Formats: sequence, structure tokens, C-alpha cells
Amino acid sequence: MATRRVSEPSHGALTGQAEDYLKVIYEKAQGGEPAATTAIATALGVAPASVSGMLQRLARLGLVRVERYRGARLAPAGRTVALQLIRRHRIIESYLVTRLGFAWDDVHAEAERLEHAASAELVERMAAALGHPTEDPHGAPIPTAEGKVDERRLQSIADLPVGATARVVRMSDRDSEFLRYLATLGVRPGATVKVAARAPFDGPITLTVRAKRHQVGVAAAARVFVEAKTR
Amino acid sequence: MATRRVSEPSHGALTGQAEDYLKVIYEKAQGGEPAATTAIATALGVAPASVSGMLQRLARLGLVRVERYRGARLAPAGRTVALQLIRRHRIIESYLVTRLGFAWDDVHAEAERLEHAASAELVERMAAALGHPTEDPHGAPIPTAEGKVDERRLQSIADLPVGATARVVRMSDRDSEFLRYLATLGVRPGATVKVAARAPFDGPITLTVRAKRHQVGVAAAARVFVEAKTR
DNA sequence: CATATATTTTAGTACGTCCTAACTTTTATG
DNA sequence: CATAAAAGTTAGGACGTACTAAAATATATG
Ligand SMILES: [Mn+2]
Ligand SMILES: [Mn+2]
Ligand SMILES: [Mn+2]
Ligand SMILES: [Mn+2]
Repeated sequence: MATRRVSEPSHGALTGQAEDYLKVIYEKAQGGEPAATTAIATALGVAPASVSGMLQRLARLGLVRVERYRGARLAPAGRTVALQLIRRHRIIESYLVTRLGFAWDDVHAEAERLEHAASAELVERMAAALGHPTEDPHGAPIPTAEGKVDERRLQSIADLPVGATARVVRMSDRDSEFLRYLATLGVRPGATVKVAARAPFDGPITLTVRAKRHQVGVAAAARVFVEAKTR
Repeated sequence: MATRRVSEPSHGALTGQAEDYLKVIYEKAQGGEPAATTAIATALGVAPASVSGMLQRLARLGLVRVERYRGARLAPAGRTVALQLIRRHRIIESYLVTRLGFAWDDVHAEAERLEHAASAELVERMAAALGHPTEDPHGAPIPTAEGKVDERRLQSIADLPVGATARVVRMSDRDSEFLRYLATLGVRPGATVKVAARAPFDGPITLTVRAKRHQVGVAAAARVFVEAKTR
């Protein structure tokens, strides 16, 4: 019996790259539309041609269904892989912030790598150590080990009308500079924000957070997701 | 500015595979002799031909010096990479055992993967959380961040004469079945063992551990490293 | 020391992943 | 709706890593 090669991926027979594709397809294909090749390419930082190639391989493996020139959706098997990966990612982020003192704007890149190397056992031990958290540090819901996850579509701040008050639920975690910017505004999961004004032609949005007013661009506002307060 | 690709290795420009080769060469080339191709191949579970190829690449990168048909030694740059990898591996193992309740016979495979994904920051945070340990759970010394490590060559139990008493310092951690076997004998770092008898022709060694006698094979004894007691 | 055996390397091939350039299809616009 | 622009795919190639089979070299043995 030969030594198991350590280069083999930790989860099934999939490489980390393939896992990341599935995760991005999961994220981009929410809401009926398949994930577009270019959107996947941008998210992963690869050329569109590379995506076309990978989609064919993933389709051959039964993990995605591809409509040529239209985009890709996850097949059930691919969805399972994606949700397990997302679970690992979010538990790892939570653990790094809670137990190892990582800054919340700093954990994403680390988790992006560890999610492929961490075994299910490690992840479940981390989850247990944290008391089985249901959300990661950026407010994103953590899928259960069985693959259940809250898939509600949330409004972003950019969707709110003037005068609306909302509770911040989650925000994009890909860009740590963005997260640090939000932190300076006091915008974090659980915070209350009010849209005080909106300049026309997609101009800046005036936000009230903890009694302070800030002007934020539409692009930033669109990356912060909220629940309207039914006050 | 494109998104950094997550497939990129965490440490320098080296892949995890190349790192593992360097680690094995470090281990096999202690004591003058270069690491033999077949020894590297066996340790990594690959064919000798694959090793020849990788050695050429590593030589081109200035990480190893190869003597054709003789074997490979680490160049200074390769030694640095190897020692950093070993530091990551051993700190990760220590952390998993101490903080996440992993069994000591179970952590090696996990660490073998995580060592390539964990950033220096993560590893230093783990080390700090543990109070900067100097040995891993199997008694192996942890190199410092600066690359210093205790490289003493230790005797194995198989080297001891009958009647010798010794303190167990460390043991091979690659095989969890082996580690569980040692645990049933009470052989762990810090334990005291006495060679009560040795059957001729490399026959079984009779060991006294915590007042109990056990017969162990020479192959097993050769994988447990000790310090003779100068009582 | 000649030759048999063991070890190592080379040659040729495969696979996953990526790229650029060229081509095809879809979509948007006048 | 014709055509220009955008999006997507294919072709061809590179790189890292692995394999097997054959050739070269080193070592052991009679
Ligand atoms: Mn994240
Ligand atoms: Mn990832
Ligand atoms: Mn180990
Ligand atoms: Mn490894």
C-alpha cells in the first residue's frame, strides 16, 4: 500500500480550482439566470477562454449544466460541492476572527486558500469550538453540514428609497479595503442605517449611521445588504 | 487591478508539491549523503522518474544542487523554504492537538495539506496562541521563524544496547497506526524506556515501559528516537 | 574485474490549468 | 432589420506534475 499522495485534494476528487469555479457559479447563478462566462472569469481573475474550458470539464463531471453561449448552472452534485465549500470558507473565517484575532477585513484571502485544504473533521471541530455559528463575520449565512442555507435575496442599500431605515445584514467580503472603509462608517452587520438623501443620476447616497451622516457612492451601497426595518 | 488568483501558492512562487519535495530532501539529506532519488520517490509516493524531473526544476530554481546519478542536496535558498515549511507543519500540528482536540496520531495528514495554505501570519498567530512551542506533539523540534532548529542526530531504540535506559524524545509521525500502537505501549515523548533484552539476528526487542514489558520489532524500534539517560 | 542487478535518467505521453489570437454567436443600436 | 459591439468558444500552445518504458550509469557479486 503506497503512501497516499499529499497533493491529492482533501475533498472528493476535485481540485481546489474546480471547487472555486463551482462556488462562483453558485454565487452568480442565484436568481434564475445562469452564470455568465465573463462574470465567472472576472470573479476568478482568469480569461474567459479558461472558463469555457473549465465549464466543459465540470459538465463532463456532471457538476454543472452548460447552455452554450448562455452560461452555466450548477447540477445537484455541483451544488452540494459548492455549499460544502462555502460552509468551510465561512466557518474558517469565523474561527480566524473569533479565535485567532484576525481582522475581519483580512480573513477572506486566508479562507480562500484554507477552504480547499481543511478536512471536514477540522471544519466541524472549528464549528463546534465556536458553538456552531450560523453567520460568518461579514453576516453571510453558514450552510449546514447537510447543505441547507438561507438563500433569501436581500436588498442592498442602493435599492432603498430615501427615508428608509434598514438593518445591515451582510456585505461583500472580497475587498479588505472596502471593509475597512465600511468600518470607518460604522457599517457592520447589525448596524442601523437610514437613507437621508440621494443625489440624482446615481449620485452619492447620504447615509445616517449612528447619528453621523456620510456620503457613499452607489457602487459601495450596492455591496451592502440590508433588511428594511418594519419599525 | 485584477483579483489575485486564489490558486497561487501562499508562500513565494513555489507550488505545494515543490515545497514537499524540498522538505523530503531536507529530511533525507541530513548527514552528509545527498538524498537519493528513490528515497525521495518513496517518501512522496511518486515514481522515481518524477523525482528526476522535479529535481531538475528545483535545480534550475536554485533550490537544490543535484549530482547526477548520486542524489540531491538543498541549496541555501531551498533549505530556507524547507525549514519554513517544517515550522508551519509542526506549529499546525501542535495547534490542532492543543486547541482543537485532534488526536496526536491523526494530525499529520491534515498538517501535510494545511502547511501549504496557511500564511505566515496565521502560523505566527497559532504559535503565539500556544506560547511559542518548541516541539510538536511527536517531539520534533519546531524551527524558529528565522530558520534555526535543533539538528542533533538522535539514537533510536534499535541502537540501544541491552540494559540501556533512555528518555523518548520523538518518533516518526507519518503513520497513525504506528502512533496508536506506540500509545498502547506508553511510548510517547518524555517516557522512559529500558531495553531489557534483544533476541539475536535482529529479533524482537524487549522493552520495559512504566514497569510493563513489551516485545517490539526492530523496524518499530528504529522509528522511536531517544536520549540515553546518564543517570 | 566482468557481468548481473539496482538505481537513475531520458523519452514520450497525459492531464489540469492557464494564456492569446482568431472565429462564432448573441445583443444592442441606428 | 442590418450591422457593429459584446460575449463566448475554439485552436494552439505553455507549464507543472505525473506516468510507463527504455536507456544509461552505478553497485554488488562471482
Ligand atoms: Mn470570505
Ligand atoms: Mn478558494
Ligand atoms: Mn507531521
Ligand atoms: Mn505537505
